[in-house]
Amino acid sequence: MPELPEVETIRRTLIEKIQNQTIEEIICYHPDVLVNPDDISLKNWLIKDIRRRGKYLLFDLEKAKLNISENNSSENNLNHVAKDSCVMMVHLRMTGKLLLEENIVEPAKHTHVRFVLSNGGSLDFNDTRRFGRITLFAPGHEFNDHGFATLGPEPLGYDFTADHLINTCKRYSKSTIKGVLLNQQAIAGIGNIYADESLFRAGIMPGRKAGDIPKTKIKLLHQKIREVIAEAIGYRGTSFRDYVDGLGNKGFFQLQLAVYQKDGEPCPNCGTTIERIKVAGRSTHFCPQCQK
DNA sequence: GCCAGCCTGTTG
DNA sequence: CAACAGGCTGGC
Repeated sequence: MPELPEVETIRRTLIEKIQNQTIEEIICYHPDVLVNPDDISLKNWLIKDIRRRGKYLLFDLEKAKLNISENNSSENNLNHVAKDSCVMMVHLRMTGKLLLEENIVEPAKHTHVRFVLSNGGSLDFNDTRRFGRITLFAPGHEFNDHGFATLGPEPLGYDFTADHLINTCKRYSKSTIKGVLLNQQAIAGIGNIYADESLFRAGIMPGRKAGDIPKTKIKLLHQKIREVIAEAIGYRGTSFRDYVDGLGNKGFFQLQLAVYQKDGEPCPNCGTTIERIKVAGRSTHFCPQCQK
């Protein structure tokens, strides 16, 4: 479901509400979803920060100071090495959501993990298709994850330059340009919506080989990628199907889409009918007149 | 590189 | 009923 602008919007809505809140307990209703290779404790974690990289969210957690009156004997077991911090990595994939609840309510149908918060509410991880994952890492171990470790530059970061995109197109010269944009090792955070919209704004056919595109066009594409991603964050993401942020609110960038899911409709530029084809295994929308 | 597979739900 | 859905992985 969510691409970079949606994940960033979720991060912003959550950090405002739950920074410095304590996760009293992590309850897992579906064992596949919560990955805990270091066998980290599921109780009493203070949320210090929430970061984003590509489509990943990283929660920086610190062991919360416990009240002496609380029954925490299992935590004091000498055979259990207490860890005083950890990183929780969340990937929402297609249908994952992180939803704040003000009170403890009956878990929704596809709620697989619940974070019980010290404010009396909860943060629920809900994911219809169950592709999403939550992974707990001991301090400094977040780079154990291959997908995370091999991410390309952030589209809005200083290291994503036009030259970088030119070199990336050389490296993946035999791939389609859309395939390059969807490759998280090439650039982090772009998905099907923003790939189609960036290529439309740059006037490039999605099925073109990356190696055949002139430098001036790649420079334009670099600029359009940054433009589209920044605009979409401003609009709080795209709610095409069922995306909502951490508070259950929709985004508005669907109102700005030029080609994504617009097949059969006129191009906003020239009026030519938008077409839909398959590129890089994904449905792809473009204007046959504006994109060459 | 490409593409089936991972899952469930919705749409045609 | 089949096709498709905002993503990623691993096996050819």
